[in-house]
This record gives sequence, structure tokens and C-alpha cells, in this order.
Amino acid sequence: MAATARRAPGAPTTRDRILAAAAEEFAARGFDGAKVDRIAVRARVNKAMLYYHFRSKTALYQTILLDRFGRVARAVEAVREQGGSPEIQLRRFIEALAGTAFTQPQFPPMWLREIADGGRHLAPPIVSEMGRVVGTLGAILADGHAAGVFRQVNPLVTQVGIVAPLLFFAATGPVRERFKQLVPADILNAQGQEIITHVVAGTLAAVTPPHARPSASRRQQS
Amino acid sequence: MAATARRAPGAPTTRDRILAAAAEEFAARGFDGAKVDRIAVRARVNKAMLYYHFRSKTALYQTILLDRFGRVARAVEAVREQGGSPEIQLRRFIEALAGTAFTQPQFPPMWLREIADGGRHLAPPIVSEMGRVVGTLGAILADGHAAGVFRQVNPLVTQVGIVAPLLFFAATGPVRERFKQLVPADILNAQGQEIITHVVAGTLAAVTPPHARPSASRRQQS
DNA sequence: GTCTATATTTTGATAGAC
DNA sequence: GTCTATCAAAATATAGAC
Repeated sequence: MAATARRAPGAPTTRDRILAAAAEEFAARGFDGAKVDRIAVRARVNKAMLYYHFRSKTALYQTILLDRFGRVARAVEAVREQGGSPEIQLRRFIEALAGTAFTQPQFPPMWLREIADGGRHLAPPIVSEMGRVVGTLGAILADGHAAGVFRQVNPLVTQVGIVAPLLFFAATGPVRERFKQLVPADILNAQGQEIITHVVAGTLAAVTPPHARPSASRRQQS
Repeated sequence: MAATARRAPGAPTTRDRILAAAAEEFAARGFDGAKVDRIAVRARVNKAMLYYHFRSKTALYQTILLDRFGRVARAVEAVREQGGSPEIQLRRFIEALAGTAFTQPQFPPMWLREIADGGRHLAPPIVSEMGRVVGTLGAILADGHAAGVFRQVNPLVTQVGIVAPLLFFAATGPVRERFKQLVPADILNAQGQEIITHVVAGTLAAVTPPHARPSASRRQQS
């Protein structure tokens, strides 16, 4: 044991500090823009320590990606296990995705970058986690179609219609902050809830078959 | 004159070749991932030539960004000049954006990356071009609201709901191609038209006030 | 306008002591 | 597990001839 500084109980381990610092750096700068030196400084360790815990910059990056996509996958699968009508599940699916996007700020930019990169860093286990997300939505849509409440839609198109606005909105937080003086404040102050409402409304409208559109009982005029 | 190779009439200039090569490299790898050497090779010039035409890697990147955002801005402003009802203009706005995204494949990944980067490379003139896009949509929405056919919506939220899915879908082309063996072919074969239809339907539903929802004349049952 | 050769800095990664 | 010192490759940029 000797003179080694002992970690306080409950305090994050060195490995955890590295992971946290790396997530911020990768999210803010992307894989190529992220610098190992900066990650080490942020984590208050030296580079050698970082390479003791992770084989390479790539391995570190993929560890984080896998963790984050795993969380999303678990979040949406929990929605399905919770049951309920297809409409309810679809709504909760969107909310779960939004929840992840807003509570884990590093995730949206990372996802956007991976898309732009053509999946260059997406190792098979990570792709598998993404598949669980799309698969969950596909199952909800299939249920709805079988029950006659959804028309037959392409799950990929629906998925994009849901995920893209949420990621985009969450990721543009910093940009909106940066250019706030150029745009009327009330417009910029759009809250997360507004985009969720928008996506829910848009998605439901796109998957609802014509014969199930809003009924006359809700209409006010001819 | 001497022994200098003369450019064939109509053939792209050296500068143009550099710009084209750089656009591909930046789109595929991002600013930090893009390498000046690779751009030079792709453009069939040497590095010194590249630095003769452009002050720096950053200057080259921003030249391309400004050009691309300028094209989008002109495309959507043309929609507005064309006139028509707010609904028509909104639809054409979406189609114009989609057209740009699909015909200029480098643009969607570049836009996604800039979002993820928090606008680190967005010089004021580029921001100004983006403003023209949002401004155009804002005007269409305001017209519609004044005419009573749209409810009052946050233009930024609507903008995100339109732009994000289109960019995302266009940018995921390569990823979908890459993992085509993991997903049923018919799902992957979603065409651009499907996402446009989805976005149009979703957006119109989100901006349409309750009293103007699909009328009973279109409904088939109680 | 174009090329070769090179300067300079940054960066991912490691050796080896403690 | 942790640190100092350092290597080797890569990458941006430029000098200077033609």
C-alpha cells in the first residue's frame, strides 16, 4: 500500500474519470479532433495512465460508444416491456429516446458524427446495440399494423423521423447558445418539451391510417 | 506560355479540382479528419499548389461551407419567390431542402458535423446564409398563421423537424449501404421519396390547427 | 501557376523507474 | 497503479527553383 494516494470511498475511479473526460472530448471534437493529451489533462491523469487502462484511442472511443448505445437500447426496450397500446408505446419510445438525448449531452453529437463518418468506428457490438433500438421500434409498428391502428410504414423512415429531430435539437443546444444574439430570444428558448410534442404529433400523423384520422367529434366547424 | 500544360476549354480549373476534392474529403472525414495531403492527391495537385490557392486548411473549408449553405439558401428563397399558398410553399420548401441534400451528397454530413462541433467553423457569413434558410421558413409559417391555416409554432422547432430527418436520411446512405447484410433489404431500400412524404405529412400535421384537420369528406367510417 | 524538398509542430504511443 | 521522459510518425505549412 505504501504512499499511494488512496481513493476516497464512492469517489470515481481513475478509469471512470478517464471515461468521463474522454466522453466530453469526443463529443465536443469528434474522434479525430479529440486529443489524447487533452483527455488526460481533463481526467487529471497522465497519458501513460490512460494507455494503462485502454489499449488505444480507438479502444477508448469504442468503449464509450458501446456504453452509450447500450443505454439507449435498454431505455427503449424497457418501454416495450412496460406494455400498453401501440400508440402509447410509440409515444413512450419517443420520450425514452428524448430522455436519453437530453440527459446525456455527449450522446447526440457522438451519434451525429458517427452518421457523418459512415459508421467508420462502429464495431459489430455497437451496431448490435443500434439494432436493438430499430428492432424495438419495428416491433411497435408491426403491433400497431396488426391491430389496424397503424398503416404499414417503413420502420427506417419512421426511425429517422423520430431520432433525427431529437438528436439534432439536443445537439444544437450549444450552437443556439452561441448565436443567441442573432435570433429573437423567444424563438431560441424552445424547450425540449416542444420538440418532443412536435415529433410525437408528426410521427403519429405519419403512421395513422386515413380511416383513423381525428374524428368528427373533435372538429369545431365544417 | 512555354511548356505549361494548357487547360482544355470547359475543363475544371485547378482551383475547382481542389474545391471538389476538398469537399469530398471534408464530408467524409470532417475538418480534423481531413488531411491536406489526401485532398492534394485527390485533386491531382501538390500541396504547395493547394496553399497557393487557399491560405490555409481552414480557409479552404470555410470557402466550401459558404458555397454549400449559399446554395441551400438560394434554393429555398426561390420557393418563396415562386409564391403560392402557405401549404404549397411549405411543401416546396421541404422539397427544395431535400433536393439539395440528395443532389449534393457532401452537404448533409458537413451540416451534421458542424452541428456536432457547436459551430466552431461557422464564420459570420456562413451563419448569415443559414439565417436566410430559417428566415424563409419563418416567413412561410407567419404567412400561414396570418391566413389562419397554420397554428402558431416555433419556427426553430419546425425547422429542426424538417431539416434533421432529411439530412439524417441522406447522410445515412453510406451507413445503410455498409450494413446492408444485417437488415432486411426491403427496409433498407427506402427511397428518398419516402422520407420526403413522411416529413411533409408530419410537418403539415404539426402546424395545422385542430379546426382545419382532415375533413369528414375524406373519412371512410365513423 | 506549378513542382521538389524541407522545416516545424503536433500527436499517438511506449519504455522503464517507483 | 502511477509517473517522467522520449520516440516515431503524421500533418500543416513554406522556401525557392522553374
